[in-house]
Amino acid sequence: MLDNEVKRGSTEMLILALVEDRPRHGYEIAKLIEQRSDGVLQFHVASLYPLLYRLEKRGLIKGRWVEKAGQRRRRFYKLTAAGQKILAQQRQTWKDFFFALDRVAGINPV
Amino acid sequence: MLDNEVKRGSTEMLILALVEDRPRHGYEIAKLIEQRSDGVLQFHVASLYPLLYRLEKRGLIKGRWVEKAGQRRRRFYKLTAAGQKILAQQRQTWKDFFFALDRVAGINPV
DNA sequence: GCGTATATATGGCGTCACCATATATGGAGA
DNA sequence: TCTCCATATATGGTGACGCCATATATACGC
Repeated sequence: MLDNEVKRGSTEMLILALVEDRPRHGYEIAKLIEQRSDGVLQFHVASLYPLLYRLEKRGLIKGRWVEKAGQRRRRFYKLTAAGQKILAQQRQTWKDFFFALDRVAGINPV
Repeated sequence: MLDNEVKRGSTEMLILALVEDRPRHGYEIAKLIEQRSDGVLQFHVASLYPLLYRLEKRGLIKGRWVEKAGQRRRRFYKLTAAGQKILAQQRQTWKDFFFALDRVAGINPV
């Protein structure tokens, strides 16, 4: 796995991106990040849930408890309009960041 | 400028990359990062100097005081063999990170 | 009965980039 | 001459976030 500091600050965008298409609950988000990144990205639930609360508090996602028989209650989050805006910004920010990093440090010497 | 958290952890690689070709002093490194990234990346001396000390303590760079008449003393750092190794690793790490981030969050939708 | 996967929750810790502030010198301009 | 700015290094305190540890609770397979 990556060094802690490297991925710091990326989790927010990851979550927003994963709830873009449809509502998802915390545990599912964590698993998806790990799967889709082939294990390169993964992070602990102890970081995940507090971040979900922060994102909801900021109005970027909206949570809803769903209870089903024979299942533990789960909280599904969906992206808000404000969240969609921020997500677009974050994608651009990370793009800019990567290009800048490449210009200075040459991370992509093809 | 970028959000704080986004660039966290990238400074180490930036510094190592900038002292790869020739020894440079702290102030020069800070200016170069800002210039070469077109202002996208910049960071404060209050982060720079402590990081330089940490890198030297870890044996990745080696500093040397240079005093010239009519100039404030400057400490020039050069990359060590160990530093070169770590730099190569970091470049790979960041590359992997970007690709993973793109797979999960789609930062590079061409 | 026991372990594992699922699912959410939270107190405390460590790291690092920031702010503010400090010291010190040279050159440009009023 | 006096002030301001660029140069150049140094450090105490703060804040954000990802981690570890721990807690609770249910379903399923062995």
